[in-house]
Amino acid sequence: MRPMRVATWNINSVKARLDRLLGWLESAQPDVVCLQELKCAAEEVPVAAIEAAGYEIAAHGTGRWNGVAILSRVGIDDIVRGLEGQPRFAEADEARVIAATCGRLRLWSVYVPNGRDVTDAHFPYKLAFLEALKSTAAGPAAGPAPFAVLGDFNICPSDDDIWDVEEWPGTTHVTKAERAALAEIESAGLTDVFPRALKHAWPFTFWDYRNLDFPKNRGLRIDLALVNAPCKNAVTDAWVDRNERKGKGASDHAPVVLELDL
DNA sequence: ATGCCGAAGTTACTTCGA
Repeated sequence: MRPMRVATWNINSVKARLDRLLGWLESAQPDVVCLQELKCAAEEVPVAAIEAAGYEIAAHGTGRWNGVAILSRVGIDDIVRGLEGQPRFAEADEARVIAATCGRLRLWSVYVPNGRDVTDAHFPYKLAFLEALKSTAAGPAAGPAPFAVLGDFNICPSDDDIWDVEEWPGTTHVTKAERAALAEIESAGLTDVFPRALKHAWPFTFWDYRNLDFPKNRGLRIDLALVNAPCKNAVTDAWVDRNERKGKGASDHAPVVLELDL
């Protein structure tokens, strides 16, 4: 058994955020990082700079939106892009899932569709994506090997996971349908690892750039780490690195970090 | 202080995000 530090971070453009990413890799020393919202094609990812920092990278990106990646300094094998039966939106295959085996851990980096509005076609697309996620995850979730699904789920699991649920009447991220879809995924054998907050009462992971939301701590907990039983048994600590949300050029999401004894 | 939105494609504005 040896410690392994695994993180998930919606970076909101890997190109615009490259300096922050490299600085965070140096200061936080993660072994594996799941990234979401690369906002560029896979061939435009700044691979050389990331490799120079000591990480291998597997990326899945198609253009200006979406895009996911896994960075690892403990090996990266058996890379798979997309879900079995992943739904399409506007006849496009979106880059929202990439899987790899890093050390003893099988993990996925996932960017769940936003949903936009409950009356928008993007909302049933979000629910269909979550169903495909459950179907594809069920096998490894029930298996004997450590397995984790990490990423931006765009769902607040409970009313406590938003600063004030009354502020979002009838909107996405807090509906019964989304929470039921998340509960279905968890029923396949996955547990939502609840991280420590480094400040304030609750470990929010996202704060909008607008309206002083970060200083006022008007946040959401939507970046999650779902782990199967063998992985859960290895978790020794978890936290949200809210310090990375501070300052000029920050992403609007903070990294979620897990310590595992694998 | 953590501070009033930001990225990207395109070129004055649009789409997207939560």
